[in-house]
Amino acid sequence: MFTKIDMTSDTPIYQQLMENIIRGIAKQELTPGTQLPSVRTLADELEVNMHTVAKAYTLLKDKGFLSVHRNKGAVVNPQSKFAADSVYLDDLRKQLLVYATEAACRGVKAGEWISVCNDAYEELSRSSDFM
Amino acid sequence: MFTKIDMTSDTPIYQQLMENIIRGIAKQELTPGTQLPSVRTLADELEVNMHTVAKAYTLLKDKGFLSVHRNKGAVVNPQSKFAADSVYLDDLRKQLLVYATEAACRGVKAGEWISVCNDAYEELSRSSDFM
DNA sequence: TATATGTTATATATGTTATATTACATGCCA
DNA sequence: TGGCATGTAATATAACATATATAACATATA
Repeated sequence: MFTKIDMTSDTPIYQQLMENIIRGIAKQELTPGTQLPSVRTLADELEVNMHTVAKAYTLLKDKGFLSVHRNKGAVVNPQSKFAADSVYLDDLRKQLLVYATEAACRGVKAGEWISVCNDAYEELSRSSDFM
Repeated sequence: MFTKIDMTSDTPIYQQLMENIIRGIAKQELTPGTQLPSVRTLADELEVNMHTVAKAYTLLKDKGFLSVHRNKGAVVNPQSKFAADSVYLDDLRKQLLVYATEAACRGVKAGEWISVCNDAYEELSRSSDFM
């Protein structure tokens, strides 16, 4: 169900897991109402600790992507729960500024920057039915 | 000379320092040949440890931004030393994909994504003589 | 030679990440 | 009701990252 975890990566396991689930939602492989495996089940499947999965679920709940219920597990929220707002967009812009700065510093002009950003966005839809 | 370090930030000091120096180069406040303060001097100025500054300098050296000489300190490289290559651009696109995925997931359409990316790039030039 | 510099090494402290184990609270269902 | 699966919480341990402190070493330059 989920892409594998790269145990050799610098990126923490719980973050990789978050990214995988967000990608699943973006690709509409995980639709609102979809029930995710329990923390114990997914932990067994991925061969990681229960708390590592629980941490990812909790953070995704805080971000609005999931609702977590005792005895029912984690469920994907309707998009209205995590639709982009101005706070998110401001934060996103601030993150991107760090990358834009280094890119400009390395001689990447505005057009090429936009081209790379465009490629990144379009890479989502490749090999999936998203959008 | 350098913007202050936010000691309460989640971002490690050495990373903030790297971002500050890269921003300085991007804004052409730090031009090729510019000599940076010695690790001990800058550490005193910022009230951080010598090794924290040394780590930032070493990583910036590895990225091609600085040359570090015994007895002469750190010097800003000519842009040819850190001009964007395909390896860098591939890595950048991979990083941006993570942000693009979450944005799309939150309902940000291609046009709005590009708009935010554009804003981030343009924010560089504001309040500076860059470009 | 004396000095300033980057570099290396060691030790300590704190926070993060991850695992392991145990226990508790809750809702479901046979 | 009683059992079960679930999320949650607490504690302990280990490894690693971050940051500081101190000291010593190597080297280029005045």
